[in-house]
Amino acid sequence: MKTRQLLYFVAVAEELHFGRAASRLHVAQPALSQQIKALEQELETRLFERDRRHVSLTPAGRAMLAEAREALAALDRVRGAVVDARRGHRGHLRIGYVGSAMMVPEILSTLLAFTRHYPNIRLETEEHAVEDQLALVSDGLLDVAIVRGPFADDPRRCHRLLHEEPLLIALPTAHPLARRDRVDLADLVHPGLLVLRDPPGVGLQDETLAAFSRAGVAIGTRQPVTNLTTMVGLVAAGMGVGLVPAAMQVHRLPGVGYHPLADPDATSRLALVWRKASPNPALSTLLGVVPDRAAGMGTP
Amino acid sequence: MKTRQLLYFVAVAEELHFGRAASRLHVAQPALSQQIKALEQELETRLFERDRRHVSLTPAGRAMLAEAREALAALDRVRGAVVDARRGHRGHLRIGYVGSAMMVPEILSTLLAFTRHYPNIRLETEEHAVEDQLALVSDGLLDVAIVRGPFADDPRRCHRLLHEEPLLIALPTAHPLARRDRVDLADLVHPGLLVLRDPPGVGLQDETLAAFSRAGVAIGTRQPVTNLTTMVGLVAAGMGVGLVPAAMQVHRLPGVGYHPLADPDATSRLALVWRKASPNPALSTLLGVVPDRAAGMGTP
DNA sequence: GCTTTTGATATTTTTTTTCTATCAGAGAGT
DNA sequence: ACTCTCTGATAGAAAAAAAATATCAAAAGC
Repeated sequence: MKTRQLLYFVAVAEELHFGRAASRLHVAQPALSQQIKALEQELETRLFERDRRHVSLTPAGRAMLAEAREALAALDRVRGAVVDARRGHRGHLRIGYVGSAMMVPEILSTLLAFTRHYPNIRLETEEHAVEDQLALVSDGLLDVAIVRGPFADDPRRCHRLLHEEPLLIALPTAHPLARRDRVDLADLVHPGLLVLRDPPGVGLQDETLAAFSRAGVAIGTRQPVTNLTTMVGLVAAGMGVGLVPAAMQVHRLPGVGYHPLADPDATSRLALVWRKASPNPALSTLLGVVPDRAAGMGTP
Repeated sequence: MKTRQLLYFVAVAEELHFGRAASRLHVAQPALSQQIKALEQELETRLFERDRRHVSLTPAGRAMLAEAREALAALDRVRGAVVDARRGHRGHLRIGYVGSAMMVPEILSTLLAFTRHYPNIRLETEEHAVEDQLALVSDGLLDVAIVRGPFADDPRRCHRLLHEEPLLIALPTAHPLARRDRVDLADLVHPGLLVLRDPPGVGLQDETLAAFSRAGVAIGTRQPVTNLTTMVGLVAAGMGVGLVPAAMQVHRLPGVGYHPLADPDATSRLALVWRKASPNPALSTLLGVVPDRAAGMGTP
């Protein structure tokens, strides 16, 4: 059963006249007669009743008509799916992210708007450490990654600043500095800074250490932790202090307070990273939606 | 976009290997390569990524796959619709009936069973007088008719007895005979019999008059009415008496009582009538479901 | 009785599809 | 590094399918 035959069948069923249907289809009438005949032979069923003067549908033809129209519509949808995919309005995107990105309202509302606007793009999200995400992006195993803090440049990757927010110091409520309005990093003389397990020069760990070094404070670090919620948990347990992005304030834990810093440059930045050579058009669609907060970012 | 190309595309997408897909489709590999190429050209989109050793779907190809499968399923449904229609399991039936048929539980449950069993056969029902239905059946404007009482034979038509039920006499409650257990037609000496507007020799009107003539009673008739509910209404209004099939008892009207007759042969019969030369396979399906209560019927 | 209308058929031409044979590039094994 | 194998692409011939042209046959209208 060929597409063409279905098209011809529907035309004849609608015109109930071979000649008119043929001219509508821009073919000669015998071609139409033959295709209908072939279709009837293949289905072993007469589809039209020809009584020398009028053409009418047989019961089988009538039953077929609705399904034939549906099948042609399905073929149109195939075409539509490809066009959509090419325009990046359909397909799927694998998105990696650092856990704390899912606490930033701007990021969440951008994602929400994207899924609302492009319901045919399926999102696969997975949480990874910054360094792992960069590798996955370079290898094409992730379409895009949301990472925090600085990272090494790579000719295979592009990036874009998503969001910048102040760093706060997470202190146990019992800590002597917890009653101050603003905390100077220089006041934190005792060792005990909790950091993430990022390699040197990458991610929030780097931003944290940079802030302390700017303040001229030498502070000892604890065993690195894998994510910020753990870090805040350890602060509550009195095992140290931690610098965290402001968005972490949504994570309210008894025994922990978040305090602003005197240093206005102590910020954390979220960036979107993607592979330059990605063949996925849905990626361009995403990039078209994500606001470009600043060009100047990149290497520390 | 040809059916064949969709089939090929799905095969390659499933195997991710042109050679294997080709042998699965029982074609040579170059034919497959060319068809895929043609498809990609028509859609102006690369569907497979060939990297000399492995074949993989592009994002567009992945988006297309689901729709392609759906389209192929739709084509199968076209085929299925025709097969169903040929076997009489799909299509539509135009059914005519006399109003009182829709009060007979046996008829109703047969119809219900039929629509349950063959949900893809759409029923169009329309009420007509017996004589009109016979003409519509002969002309092919009705597939089948449910008529009451005797009717003229016609070489173009077949029929089958559906149901036989006693005739009851509908009397005003104030009528002197209304207190009797059984009424003898001979007791109804006063004129005032209400009859349907059937031509002589056809339908309930004939059965009614036959019963009276068998009882040797000459009874005058009133202006004929078009249906039985009207007739019972007129009985309630004291405008006469009427012989009605037992099924009419479901129609309970204040001021009217239904009373059995002494004559055991005073019955009314419902028959199914259809055109011998009908091309509609759904008709055979219906006939296969409707029980054949008796062969001997037909002309009075 | 002739003309017109309409779909079917015959035959040729054109287009499409498939096949066989062959190529070219990339890994694997030696 | 060399050869072998695996894989999909390509070329050209052969086969199949589709379409066009010309013509026919039946029936309705004048």
